[in-house]
Amino acid sequence: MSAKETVGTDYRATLNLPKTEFPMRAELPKREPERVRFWQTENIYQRRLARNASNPKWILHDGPPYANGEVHMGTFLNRVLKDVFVKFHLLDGKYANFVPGWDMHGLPIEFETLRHLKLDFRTVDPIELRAKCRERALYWLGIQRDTFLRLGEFGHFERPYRTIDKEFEATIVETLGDLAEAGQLYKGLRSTLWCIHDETALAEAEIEYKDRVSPSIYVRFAADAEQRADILTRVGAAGSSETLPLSVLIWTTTPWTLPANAGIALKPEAQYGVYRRGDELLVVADVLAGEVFGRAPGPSATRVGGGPGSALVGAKVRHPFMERDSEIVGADYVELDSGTGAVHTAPGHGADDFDTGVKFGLPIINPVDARGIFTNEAGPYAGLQIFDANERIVTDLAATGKLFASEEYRHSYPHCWRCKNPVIFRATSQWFIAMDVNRLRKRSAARVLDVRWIPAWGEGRMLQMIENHPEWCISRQRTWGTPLPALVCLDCRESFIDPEVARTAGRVYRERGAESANASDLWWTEPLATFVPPGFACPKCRGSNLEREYNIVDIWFESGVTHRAVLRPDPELHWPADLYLEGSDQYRGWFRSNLITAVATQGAAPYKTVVSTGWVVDADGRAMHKSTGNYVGALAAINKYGADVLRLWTSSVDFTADMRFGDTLLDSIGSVYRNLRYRLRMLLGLIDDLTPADVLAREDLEPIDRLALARLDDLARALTLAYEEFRLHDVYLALIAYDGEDLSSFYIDLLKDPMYSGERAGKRRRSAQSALFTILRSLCALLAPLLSFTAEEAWQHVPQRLRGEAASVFDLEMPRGSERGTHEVAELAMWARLKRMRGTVAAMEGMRDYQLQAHVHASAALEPALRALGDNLREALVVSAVTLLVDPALGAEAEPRVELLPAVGEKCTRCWKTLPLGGDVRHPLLCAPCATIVRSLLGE
RNA sequence: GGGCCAUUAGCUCAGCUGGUUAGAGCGCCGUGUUGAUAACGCGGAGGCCCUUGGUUCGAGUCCAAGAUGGCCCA
Repeated sequence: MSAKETVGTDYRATLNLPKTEFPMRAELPKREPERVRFWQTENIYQRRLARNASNPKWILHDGPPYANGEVHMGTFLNRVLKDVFVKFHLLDGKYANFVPGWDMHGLPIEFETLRHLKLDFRTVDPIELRAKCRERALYWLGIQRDTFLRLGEFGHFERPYRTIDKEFEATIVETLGDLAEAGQLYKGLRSTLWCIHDETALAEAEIEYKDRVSPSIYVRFAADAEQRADILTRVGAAGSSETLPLSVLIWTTTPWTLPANAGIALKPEAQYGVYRRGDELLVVADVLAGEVFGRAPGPSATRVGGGPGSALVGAKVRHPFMERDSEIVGADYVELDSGTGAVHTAPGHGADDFDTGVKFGLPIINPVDARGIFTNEAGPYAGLQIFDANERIVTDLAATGKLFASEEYRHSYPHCWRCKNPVIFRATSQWFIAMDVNRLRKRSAARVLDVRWIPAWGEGRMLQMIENHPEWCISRQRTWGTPLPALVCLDCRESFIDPEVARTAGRVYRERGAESANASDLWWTEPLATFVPPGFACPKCRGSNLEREYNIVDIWFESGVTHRAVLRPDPELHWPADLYLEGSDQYRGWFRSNLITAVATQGAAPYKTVVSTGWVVDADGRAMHKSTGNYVGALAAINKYGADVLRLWTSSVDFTADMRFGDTLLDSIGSVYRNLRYRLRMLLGLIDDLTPADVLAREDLEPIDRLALARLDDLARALTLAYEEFRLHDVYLALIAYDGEDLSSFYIDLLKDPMYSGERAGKRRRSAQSALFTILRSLCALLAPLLSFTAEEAWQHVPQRLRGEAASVFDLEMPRGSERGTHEVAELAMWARLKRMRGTVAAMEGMRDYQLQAHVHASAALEPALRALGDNLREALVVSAVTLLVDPALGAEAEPRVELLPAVGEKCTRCWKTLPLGGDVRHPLLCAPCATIVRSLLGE
């Protein structure tokens, strides 16, 4: 500044206006990657972690995302929330060690790999396929990791845990060994979707539904004399027409499943009738009787008795062609909009049928082999292919008089996605975790109560998931996964998991896993003797003819042991975890699987606190799907809005419920973001000329600045508590309120005059700057967990001399705020009072601020405190002069009355206050203080 | 079809154990500044608190049923 330039009436250059390089425009998508590089090259996370190493640990255990596909907004939300809480505890001094992980085995990847490489699973070598799947999963891991880093995540991305690692695979089989030893595993039947063409079990994802024409037949299941008497008694029709033959009429579209029939399911609360039609009695649901009888020509029917389905449960009839009975059972899923209301039940050939069969103790008959050929169990149809048998069975039923009606039926039927042939349900032998052995279910439920669930309803939901869940099937007939260490005896067909064999497999994977692409490839490639000690015999028949099974483990079991694979062996982590944080679908998934395996093997829950989140839905509240076109990818969103705006969005919503996401909404979050940014910019501009030597101790500050710091302490208390309790939305609300009401429209506003027009190196200005710098540094730390990029950017714009040792915003300490004693309460009350008093001035119409002077009438009790503020009282009201008066009529705590009057004097050209001018002949347009400052600057 | 969750201004959300004219931010409109200026201050408009029924002296808050949306199952 040249002194000459200020001569005249333009004193602007003599003011201390804000100055900073911190850009107004955020340009987040462009600038954020620079911050990511900074954090990475400077090892900011690892460095801060090392500094916290001797402090208490805080461990968030990462629920592994599935390494298949790009990152969607739901995952984005999850990653940001995890990151926010990790960073909060990191800044708060905790050893917040976060090891990210990935779930990398399983059908979807196998599926995608086969499709991607155009491989045929029947001809590809399993070891080769597994190597390809590994590559594919690693590819997706890379994509996801890059997105996670781009959104600002901190964590040990240099050593993530992966379910494909040899130690992880070892842990899986070792855990199975422990479960086997505890008697927690058994092999049982389960209904699976089966393709007889490909001879393989299929998952729901491998099914496509297509229309198919099937025979639709109504079949008589006739009662013998005794059964007939029983049924008639049950429906209150005993004694009537008892000489006529009686049949229960069933309807089916899969005649080939009739050889496996073991029961007939009725709806317990529906009404069923016994109808006389010609010379026979027929049992059907009342509401369907007319429709059913219309399908076969014949005389009209008369109802001779009836009752609810429940009355008939337990009755029996004869199978139409097999030498056995079929038992009547009750099932809620029976529908009364088609058929007869009496559902043919073959537990070996349907999921519902299977469950009902298990529930009522029906035999699970499975007379079909893997190729779809009837076995000897199918009696007369042995050797026939099942779909070919349909016609024979219908013909035979007609010939024996069992067929009531027959037609063709077009319906939606599951087909194999690969070979396009219709699939069947087939009971297959699978491995299960027994939930009721060793009271595992009850013990798991009990441990739910040890956990803190957020939101609180999570506890009830988790209890339900444990209590109502069926047995956990953990085997899959697949290639891409960890093989179950099960053996089968070739002599007696006994299948078993031996704890020692399982542990040996674990040891082999750990020690020699590096020999192949996947450690557990060794299960395929090694001789049996590697896993089975010499002299080992079948536990059932003592035979020594053993072979391996090649089922793999359900990936829910794999991710179900992450607590054991990741937390337990790592001395830098601890078990149980402090926190699990996932979407609410994980009550059924990962929360549950981890609880069960932890209770079974450790006797306790693997987590102290569980936070669940809702779902990201579109602007209209609808679920996002790629197929509906409202899907938003995380990377696309980041490139559009910037990670920090999206991070701010996660705090602007209630993450425990569903969260809407859309352009309009993000635009408004963008406005909030800009406000925060501009205020940081203002703070930076105001402290530009401050040096460490200028910084005053808190007790030496001007009164108003001490009050400002009391308010900051209060904010810090509120925010740190909210962060600790995962109330991120409360962080947002408190932050916005402080930023707007306290900082922008009050404190910064009132400081403009002392800051701009005051003596540059004077005590008043240095006092304000000292407070402003404390506020800025605290805000940077408080914002850093959430707005990591902006907080870092702002911190980097703090003059180097003030940053000291803190090269990164993540080197700062989280301000906790002092204890709230009487003194602090009084300070906060004064701060709030001054804000209200300022409000009455600001709301003044016509004349404003420096055109005014104020007469403050205060109670005798309050007057001394206001007087102690000195000129700060005038500053706080933003007026040109204040006269403080005692009003004896006011009660002690009464609000001071602010009387506004026109200020005396003229507008000072430099500071704009209304004051007497002309005291200095060389500067006639300046007030006295301004004249002094200007003369000093000009060296006059 | 079942279990759980949500439903308060245009949008995102506060409203604790039921108690006077239901609040904030963003947006909108008006206005003041032009020394935070693609900013900042001040003011204003805007709500059958999803619907119906119930409990109560009194319900956005409690109970029941329903609607819409979501998650998990069937």
